[in-house]
Amino acid sequence: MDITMQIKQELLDILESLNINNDVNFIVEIPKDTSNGDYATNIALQLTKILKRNPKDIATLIVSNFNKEKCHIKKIEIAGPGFINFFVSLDSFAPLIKHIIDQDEKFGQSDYGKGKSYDVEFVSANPTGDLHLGHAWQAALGDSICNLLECVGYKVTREYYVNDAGVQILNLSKSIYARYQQALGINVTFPSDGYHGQDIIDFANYLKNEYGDSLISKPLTYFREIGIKHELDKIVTDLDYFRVHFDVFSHEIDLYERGLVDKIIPTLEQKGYIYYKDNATWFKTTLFGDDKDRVVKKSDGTYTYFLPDIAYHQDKLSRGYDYLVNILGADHHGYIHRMEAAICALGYQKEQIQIIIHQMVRLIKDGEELKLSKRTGKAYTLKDLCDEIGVNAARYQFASKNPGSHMEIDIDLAIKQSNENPVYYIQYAHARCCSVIENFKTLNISDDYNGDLLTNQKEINLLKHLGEFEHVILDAALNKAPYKLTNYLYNLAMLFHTFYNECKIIDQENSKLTAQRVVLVKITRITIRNGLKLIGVEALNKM
RNA sequence: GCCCCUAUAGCUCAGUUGGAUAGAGCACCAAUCUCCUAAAUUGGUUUUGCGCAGGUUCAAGUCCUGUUAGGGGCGCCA
Repeated sequence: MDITMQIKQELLDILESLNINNDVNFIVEIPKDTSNGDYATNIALQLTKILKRNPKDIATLIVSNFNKEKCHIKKIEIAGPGFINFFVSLDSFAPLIKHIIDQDEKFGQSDYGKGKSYDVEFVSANPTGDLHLGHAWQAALGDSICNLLECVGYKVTREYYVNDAGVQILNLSKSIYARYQQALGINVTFPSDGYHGQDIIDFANYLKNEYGDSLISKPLTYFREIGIKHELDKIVTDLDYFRVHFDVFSHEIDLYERGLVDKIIPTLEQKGYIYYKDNATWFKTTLFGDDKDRVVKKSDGTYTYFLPDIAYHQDKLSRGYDYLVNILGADHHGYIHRMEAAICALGYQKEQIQIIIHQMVRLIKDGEELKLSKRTGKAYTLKDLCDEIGVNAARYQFASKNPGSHMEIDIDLAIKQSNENPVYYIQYAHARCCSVIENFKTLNISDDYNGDLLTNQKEINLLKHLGEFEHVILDAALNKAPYKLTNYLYNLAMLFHTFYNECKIIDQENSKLTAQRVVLVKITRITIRNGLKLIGVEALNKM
């Protein structure tokens, strides 16, 4: 059904029939310059090493064996150092058109993953304040990656890890208790490492209004519990607004309560990966590629944070997932080898965990950088960003960037340019499609799926690009790179706008052509809609 | 001192995993609605643009070595 794949398969068949080792890495691509064909392959160049022959001779041999009719190819040329260029015949797009119409909402999906399972952990912000822009990036990136993985046939669990056993939560509890006392008019000094945000004060006032002074003798653990719930509820609300939803919330405290944390050291010791030095307990992570061994139990008898993290990952793997993905900020990159070592030490494969690191977000407002401190209570939050530029633009912004690159957001520019944001460009293409389809309905012409009248170069360019959608989805999913999809969608929108301006789609004088062009609009609409859904952006019918 | 990431046009970024003359958008200048949505399109300029120096090969922005600059990380903190 897909021309690229058909050509590739035909080439592989030829290699087999010629008894040539088919373990060769070649590509079939759409050349930038259409004079180099609709499709092209470098197979002859790649074979020069294996066959030790002139690439042009190899190309000639392959072309003479190529079944043109089978692949809807009109003409084949050998060009440059040995590229083989294919020119398609006019009927070649009929199978693609039919395929997209039939698949409709399922267009883009595949069973590549064969039901293997992923657990993707992301955001996992401590419940001690609002989500900042780093979390926004993780949320948009993580959710889009999950959508993509599901789309190509994996089972995906979206997981949020709540660090609710550490010092920071203790500080939160103390802060709430102190604010509560202050709200009741009791003069207490605020803890020096407490959280100063207005939100805590508001929450304390709420407690006063709701419960009076009846909570004053409650233990600190009570304030911890209600504090976590309060903070987590806010985070969930913000994420909901951002269209990100989690299947599982795992609590660090649960790991302790289930005894999983205490089991780790004995388990590792049994395998011989533990030693004692300077009154502390060490884990030999260097055996698995880490640059130094790590302490898991401090000389004062308490655990380091690393230990519950090991327990957490073991718990995830024991739930039966084939692969784990963690999405973390660049300040956690030192964590990668450590965690891989832990996974290996527990008997799992290194390949089963992938840690995706995204770089820092620099926020510019009024010409100067805003620091992302949660403690000051003045940080720019995910919610602030959504309020200013909208959820669609925000989701697109984060999904469209390569996580390996640093991101700079100039808020003033983002607001000012919001009308020129790429996301509107894509949404506008979709809205135009809808509008044309609505107008077409009044004409009483039936659809024509043959596509043989779509001979304008703009139409062919659009069709070729539509044929790439499934590859792009798979590529984006396997590379965990949603930005590849946003780039594709942007190009798709551009090809559509160009086509729209050049070709009069609804032409009462020519109903045959109209019937085919409207189908082209329909399959474009399906593709944009399906693509935007994967990155959590609305496809609007009207703008 | 060691480790990770980044470096492509004035700015923001692509570059199909080593392929043909390295591309978009923004910005600047002009043109296009009595016609399906002008949040669009078509030209033009910025244009001696792959940080620098070597190497690998038919072919390097892409791979290797060295080097420079920016960001991040190197605790018995989380």
